[in-house]
Amino acid sequence: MIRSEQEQIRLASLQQLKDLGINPYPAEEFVVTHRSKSLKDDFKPGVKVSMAGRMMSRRIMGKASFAELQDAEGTIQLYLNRDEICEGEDKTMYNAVFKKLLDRGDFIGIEGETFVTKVGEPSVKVSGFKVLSKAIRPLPAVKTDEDGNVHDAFSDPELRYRMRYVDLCVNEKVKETFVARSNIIRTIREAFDKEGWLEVDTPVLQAIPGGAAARPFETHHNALDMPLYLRIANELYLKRLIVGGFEGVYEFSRNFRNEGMDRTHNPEFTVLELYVAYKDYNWMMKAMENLLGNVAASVHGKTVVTLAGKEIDFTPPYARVTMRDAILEHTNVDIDALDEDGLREACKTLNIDTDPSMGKGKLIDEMFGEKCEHLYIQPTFITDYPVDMSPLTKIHRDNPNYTERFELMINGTEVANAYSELNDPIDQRERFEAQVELGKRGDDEAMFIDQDFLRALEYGMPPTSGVGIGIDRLVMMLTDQTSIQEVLLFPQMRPEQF
RNA sequence: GACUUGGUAGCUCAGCUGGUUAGAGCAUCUCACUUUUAAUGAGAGGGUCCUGGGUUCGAGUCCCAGCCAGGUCACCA
Repeated sequence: MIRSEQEQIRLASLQQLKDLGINPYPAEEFVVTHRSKSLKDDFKPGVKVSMAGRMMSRRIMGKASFAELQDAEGTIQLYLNRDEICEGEDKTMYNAVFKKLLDRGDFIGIEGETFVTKVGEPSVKVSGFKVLSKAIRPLPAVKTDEDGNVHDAFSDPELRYRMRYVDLCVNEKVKETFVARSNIIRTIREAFDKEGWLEVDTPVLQAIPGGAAARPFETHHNALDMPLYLRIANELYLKRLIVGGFEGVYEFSRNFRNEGMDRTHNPEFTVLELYVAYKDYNWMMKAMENLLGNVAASVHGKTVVTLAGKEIDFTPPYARVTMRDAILEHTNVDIDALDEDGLREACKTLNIDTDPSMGKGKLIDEMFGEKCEHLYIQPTFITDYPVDMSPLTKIHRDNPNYTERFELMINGTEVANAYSELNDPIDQRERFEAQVELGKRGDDEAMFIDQDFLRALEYGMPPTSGVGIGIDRLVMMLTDQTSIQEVLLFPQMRPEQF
């Protein structure tokens, strides 16, 4: 293995530590009494502390030095004085170990006492330190000046995503994004638990990849000698649980789709699915706008969030626009007045590509997707989708051409998708059969028939409303990120050659 | 998958119409320095110029192929 100059120097330092009888990778617990941010938030001089973390910088001035110690909360300045660390004649710990053999990025544990420097920086005067882990590779040398400008930022996206551990060490904002992600998920979970809804786990490996229309990843179970699919959705399993008598179930579901990757798509992504018995999609709209208002407030302290320079207002209520009205408004086409051929013609006029496999619903979906979707920046419920786009949704109570479905659009992308769930087993069977017909026409994403799911419905499912929320996209909106890679700790990448 | 931009030191980048020994800042090493904070001053070392071919007296630079990434588009409920 070829080592860079800096790595070779660090390996030599590692050996010298061992020669001095210092274990660079000690096993025993190091007791931590304080952490950086909480210590600084309530800072009092003269407090004895024991802290641990990564040494992120050093300013050596002869017999005294300053260093930055980074822990999970942030950083704090250390002050080291040779004669305080080495009280006797032997100055090795300061002159050799601290000044020569430690490097930026090494983990150390320190003991000392808080004080304020003469320029007012809360600091810890170190009385002793211990090597906790020696780093062989140098961290990128990111520096921040007094105006907060970052110099020589570690910014290459390929390196940042491949080595997220380095990204997290040196780019403070990255850590904040993932803390926010965790807070968002926790806020939702707490809200749902408070309602008495049950968090469940359903199969990731499915024999029939149902509940959505997408290309699945396929794998093989050796013992059963059968194909299995990574789930594209968990919807049909959660509904089985409603059949079983739970009145509210939810799951943060990692879903997998074997499709393209871009700024808003990763092959694996997280959807929160929630099903509540005896509710309809109107109730769900209210529940969603309240939830998102609360999530934005709890994570951000306010309900107006800036995303890529645009203000997004999560304060409920959100606008409700039917799909027909949306298309009418933005294209002047009244989908109610047209049959399949008429819709195909309208698409042609609007310069939307069509093919013979597309049914009425797909054509309408194309019109909305091409001409309307990106225009909804503020949170908006698009309601009442065509029947043949929504095979799991109850027919609209007032109009048999539509379903009781909404999608929540924010910043031009879909964040949530919800229905009054179809619980009529006979209708559901017909809808699946219609999907099979679409499949025969060439739609390779048409749904399979899940006979067991139909059987479950035949045992009776109460009226239910369900929703799926794209957690990754929601996190993007609430953390002002425009790439899904920025909200996934380890976004999918082609393997690296070593 | 298509188009496009890029890949040069640990990091961020410069390197012109091809031309001596490939540069800078930070980082690293040596020396000095007991309250600094992008510490400072002096000196030094560090390169598979993404990979493989080709053109040429000569390639980081031009050509071809490939790999990886970003962006745009396509695909994608």
